[in-house]
Amino acid sequence: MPSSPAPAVAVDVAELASQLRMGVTRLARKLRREADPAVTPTQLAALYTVETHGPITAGSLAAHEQIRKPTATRLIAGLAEAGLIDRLADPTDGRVVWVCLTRDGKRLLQRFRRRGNEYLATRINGLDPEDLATLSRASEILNRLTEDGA
Amino acid sequence: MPSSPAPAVAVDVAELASQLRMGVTRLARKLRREADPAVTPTQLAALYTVETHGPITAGSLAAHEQIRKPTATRLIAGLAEAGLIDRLADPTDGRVVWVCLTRDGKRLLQRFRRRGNEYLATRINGLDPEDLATLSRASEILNRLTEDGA
DNA sequence: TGACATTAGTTAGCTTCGCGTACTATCATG
DNA sequence: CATGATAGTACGCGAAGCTAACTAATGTCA
Repeated sequence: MPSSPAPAVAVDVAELASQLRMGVTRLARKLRREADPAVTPTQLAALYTVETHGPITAGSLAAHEQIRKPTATRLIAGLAEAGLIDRLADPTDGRVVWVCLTRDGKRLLQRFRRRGNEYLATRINGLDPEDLATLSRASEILNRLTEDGA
Repeated sequence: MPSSPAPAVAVDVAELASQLRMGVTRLARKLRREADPAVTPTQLAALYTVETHGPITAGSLAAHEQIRKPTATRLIAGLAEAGLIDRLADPTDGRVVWVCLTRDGKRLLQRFRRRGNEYLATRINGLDPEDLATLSRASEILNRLTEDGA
């Protein structure tokens, strides 16, 4: 019965952590290898963040992506060079840099969302509905886990 | 009812792929940052593979870990230098190298499995049982997804 | 048996993407 | 206006992937 609901059995947290770490580590590796050469997973995640959090400062982007500011600087530089984002100076505070999507950036995100031709979508498509539902809930948990503090 | 079973609603595969990619990318990043300095996530995953697949050749390890052979060579060199694995020459085929855990390697894995003090376990511990169950099933799917072919 | 292909692993060098430290420029405040 | 805080950048390092090219060992077969 694959759709087994909440278990009476307690989950072994340490074992789960090991399994999850291995799965995540390997999948991340795979994603990086299989990535569209035009845009890496890291860049893509950043683009999504810029999309959903509107114009955003470099520091704020770093916070959302859980990376350090120097890393954000370089990431932003790469995306700007690729013409996917724009950097705008703040008119009232000369220190801050606002980042927003360019037309090309938006187009790229839509393309990625629309065509399911990327590695992961293809791979996922072979799963049965139960597994899809599980992954869906799991990715929500993952994002919650990584998004909020610490 | 959080333990909702199989959904009547079809999952949007492309959207799921995006979400999952983001979650996995970010979590992998976090894991790498938070890792026990003694052993990186990559090394840990390799150790688990060596543990479960007995003595294993370098090439076979590469296949399991989904990395290229040169990467495996370096990974193995690092683990051997740390005293966690041994390299043994094959008596009948002078080309192959067999890799197996040392006593220290086994001990390290047990330590990791036993103490739930690592970042991920701690983080996970705050979740409710439903979420744990979901993650448990999801990590199984992830490992299946990354383990078998391509 | 000797030439050639195949296979296992390594070496060398490149790239991406994290980090920390140290710096500049700007702003806020006494 | 001096001093401190804040936003972003420059620079250099290290981990961990990759490809290409190599060596050594094995297998094949005319």
